[in-house]
Amino acid sequence: MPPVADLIDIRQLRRSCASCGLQELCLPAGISGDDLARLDAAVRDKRVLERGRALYRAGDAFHSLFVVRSGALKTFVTDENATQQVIGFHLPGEIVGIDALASGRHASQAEALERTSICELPFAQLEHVTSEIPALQRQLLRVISREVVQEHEHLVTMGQQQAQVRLAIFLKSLADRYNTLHRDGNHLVLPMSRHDIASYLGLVVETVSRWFTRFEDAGILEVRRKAVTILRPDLLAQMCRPAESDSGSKKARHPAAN
Amino acid sequence: MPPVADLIDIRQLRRSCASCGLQELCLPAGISGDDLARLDAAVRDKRVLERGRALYRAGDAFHSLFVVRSGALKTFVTDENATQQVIGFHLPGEIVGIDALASGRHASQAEALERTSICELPFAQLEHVTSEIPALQRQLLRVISREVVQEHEHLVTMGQQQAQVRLAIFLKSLADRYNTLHRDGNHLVLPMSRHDIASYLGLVVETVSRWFTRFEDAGILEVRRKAVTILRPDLLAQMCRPAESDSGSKKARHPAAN
DNA sequence: CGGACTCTTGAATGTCGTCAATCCAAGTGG
DNA sequence: CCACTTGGATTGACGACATTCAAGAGTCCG
Repeated sequence: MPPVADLIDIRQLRRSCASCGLQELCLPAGISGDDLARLDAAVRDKRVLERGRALYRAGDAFHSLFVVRSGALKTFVTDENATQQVIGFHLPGEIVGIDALASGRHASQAEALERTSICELPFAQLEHVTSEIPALQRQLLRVISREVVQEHEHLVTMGQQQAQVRLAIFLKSLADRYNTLHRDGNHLVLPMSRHDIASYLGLVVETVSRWFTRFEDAGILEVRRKAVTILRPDLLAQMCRPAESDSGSKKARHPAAN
Repeated sequence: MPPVADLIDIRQLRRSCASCGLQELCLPAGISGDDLARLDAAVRDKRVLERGRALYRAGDAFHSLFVVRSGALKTFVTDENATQQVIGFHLPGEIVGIDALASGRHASQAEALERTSICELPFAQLEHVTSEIPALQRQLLRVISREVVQEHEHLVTMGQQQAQVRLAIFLKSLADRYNTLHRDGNHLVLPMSRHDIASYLGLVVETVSRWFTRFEDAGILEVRRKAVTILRPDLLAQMCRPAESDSGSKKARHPAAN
């Protein structure tokens, strides 16, 4: 993405929710007039994170929820060997930090994958505003619910043991998310490294790399490092289901009981 | 678990949140007096589900959130081949149905693994009460956050490719949850089938079965079908970290960048 | 006592992880 | 401007471990 356009975007969007292009997808959806102004007052000054900078780290005290305004984040946990496990990638309009609400401390780390602009929602003020505006309370829960749904889908993906299916689902879901953001879902510029993708999918880099190549050989993708073009969305969608070993579609991996 | 004790439990707990043994772990935590009574009024008559009965199915319209009072649930999604993929197991005090908030329809199915008692929270009424009681609003978000944290942990487990580690983490986390419920975490009676465990962990039944046996051979567990006793919690905890192939603990699977 | 079911066990196959070498793009310094 | 470095990405050969397939043991329910 051209950095110039990005900068313009940030400038245009800086002022308020009312003038934000994400309005329909974000917390303000369905909120208007006075209520919107009150929500706006609860949103603290927007921040910009350079690539690689952390928004919060595991163990940090919880003060705020955050919404991605532009750019992209990854969230991950780090084990004792400094091995990181990516939990999620977060695009504009998505909320992060919910996992800290239970304990009052962040359990994971959130980090910018590229230059990323963030809206901070100090929780105390957010609570205050939501208690006054029932529609906002509902909308907050909806946005949280969206995250839960996405994590369920991720979980289902990880349940898939075939690597090509995991990668296909990953690409497809990324494309879908690009589409809802009114971007071209067939021309992806992946902000994350192959390592991040591998970690997110429970695979190793080499496997991810190999399947990118095979998808390219099959004419499904064109891959040039971070730039991935989906040439055959239909075939990609087909790869999202597990390959059946034998013809009779009878034996499944976890057949439903009763 | 002796069914008699269970029945007594249900009877004792039936009336209200105020008299419920889960008070500290559930929505009412930190709520008292009048406010508690108002919450109580929003909780619809408790239901009991027999083993195998669905609380809701994928596609059902969303009306309520549900809290497990006693027993256990599994939630799962079913693909076109009727293959089910277990997303989570839910013990007393845990909330289900959040994923339906975003779209207004349930994306998954929730089913009783044993005789299970449920509190239904009709969403319209819950919203009303939470908007009047800020502490309850916060508590609702906390309980939801707990679920998100659990799903993150599940995700990290699935990121682990060694089957024995996945199973060990599963057992350990179940034991921990039993402990917070003031049950004996070292004497588990698994309400779910081996199939369910396998699906939850992204493995096949045979693999799960084999590792149960090997854990038993190693003196870590005593396994008699559903009854699992943890003989050596220390060794089990040790199994929760990936086995290092070579001595130098340097090379990890997804080494942290920078 | 038999039938259906879940669970367990065994042997063979194949996929993905491991290890190692190479390639490529971008950045640095002479 | 070019040699050199650095880090990520790719490719190949090999081996381990989980899945697959198949059969048997144990349990539940009629």
